[in-house]
Amino acid sequence: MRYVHDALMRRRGIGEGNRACRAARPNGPGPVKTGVSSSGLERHRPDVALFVPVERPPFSFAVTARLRGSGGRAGLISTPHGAIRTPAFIPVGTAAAVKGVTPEQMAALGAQGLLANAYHLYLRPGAGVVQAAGGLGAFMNWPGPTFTDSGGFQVLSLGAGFKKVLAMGTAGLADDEVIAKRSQRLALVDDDGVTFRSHLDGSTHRFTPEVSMGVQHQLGADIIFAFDECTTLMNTRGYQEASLDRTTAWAKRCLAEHARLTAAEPSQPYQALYGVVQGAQFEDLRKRAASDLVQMRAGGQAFDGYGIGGALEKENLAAIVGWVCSVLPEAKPRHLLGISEVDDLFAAVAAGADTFDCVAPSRSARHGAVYSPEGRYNVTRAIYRNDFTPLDPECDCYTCASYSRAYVHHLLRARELLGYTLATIHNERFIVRLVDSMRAAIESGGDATFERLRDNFLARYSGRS
RNA sequence: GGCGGGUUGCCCGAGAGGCCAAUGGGAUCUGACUGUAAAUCAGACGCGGAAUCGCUACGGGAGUUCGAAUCUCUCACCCGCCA
Repeated sequence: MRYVHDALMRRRGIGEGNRACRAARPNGPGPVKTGVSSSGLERHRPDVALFVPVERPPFSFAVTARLRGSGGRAGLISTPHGAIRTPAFIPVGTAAAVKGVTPEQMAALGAQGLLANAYHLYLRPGAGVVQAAGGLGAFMNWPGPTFTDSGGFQVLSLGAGFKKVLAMGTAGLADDEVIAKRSQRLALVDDDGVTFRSHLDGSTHRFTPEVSMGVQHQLGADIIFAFDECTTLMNTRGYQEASLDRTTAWAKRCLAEHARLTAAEPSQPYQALYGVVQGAQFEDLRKRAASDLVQMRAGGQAFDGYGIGGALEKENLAAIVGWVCSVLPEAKPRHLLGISEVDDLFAAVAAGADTFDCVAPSRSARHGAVYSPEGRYNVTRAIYRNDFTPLDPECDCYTCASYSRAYVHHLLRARELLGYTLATIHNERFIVRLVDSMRAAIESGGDATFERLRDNFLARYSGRS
């Protein structure tokens, strides 16, 4: 039996935009006060008494405003654990935690949802543990909407991309410089699924579409993704075609398994399944992939939304998202996987993407890279040793309200855990707020407002103002 | 007083005649990071703007040798053990 943290949700206002955060700093610096932290800190573990049984609420999505000159839109996703106003950035907590930051802090900085990873949680602590805890949200004390990635990214990061830098912009390198030898990979793909060797203990594990769906159903996130093969842009066209065929076939199996599991668990909150569009940088492949997923049915069910995946480059990101969104139905949400750089977000929102997730804000923060309206900079640089201004003087986050660059610089250099926390809070807030501002622009002013926001923001961010 | 060990670049610490401007850590400086094998990784790190070049360097000084951080003598300081 599973319950929704209904009372908690209402109390904290999670899942309904970022009210908590906007209320966080009425006037300048000072301790952040929110209704969230005060109530949240009273509980250290799931408080079962607060849970109330609910009927299985439907998953839904509605477009609330559109840009005329592009595919950009604003909307509202409703899940059993609350709503998400889109466009929205969904921070990543791979192992059921945003590294170094509590759920209360994530709520306070305006996160509307969190994304975890099925493969990582399957390996540790095991999907059964999360299920026994009452699902991902209950396990990590996050009452709002949750997502899980399928493990498809690990097909790349532990497979062809193992130990390689697969970040965007590696297109000029030879294949063998970028794609790991088969013998050294921890993930090997075949048409039926993927054999992983655990990065934790070397043990062998088999992921198939059915396994991924089973794991994700145990984890119980509100939005789950079909198991796909994430490819690199280095692969040949021939490989991309074969891979896409595989991903499409897997999508169908995911849909069927998801329908079966959903029917078998009528008392559970409904989990929305997103199909993932691959096809690399090829227009025909991306459009065909999207079209196939849109038409796909299994067990009387279609996908509830769509993910857009793959290693995208800045140069082709807008085009790829545009091609895909031109084929996808207006009435269903689109999630762009793994993207959060400022210019990429503007491009993708304009092209029609609704939600985003990315590890960059948290990982970069831990490595000292901090976002500001003037661009990204490294606080660990020597020039910040005596800089007592906030990380970003215009930011409304907890960190910027009370701490200086010099302090965060010191903490990071001293490897004090608090440094990771403070820097991550700021970076996550910066990106969440950026995407929120895009939504506000679309909702309030339409094309002109959105474009003005974009042009001004990017000019300043990239130092061209 | 006797015997033994030691002194290496900002710090720790390898090196026992040429391949040594000197392994490796740390510190320092800089950069990267897009569905997290990531509190990680990469580069720089004696001076000369760079150099297959020059200079200065392995406690000080003097030697041996074609050639010394490495061998000898000596001085200084440090650390043991015995008195």
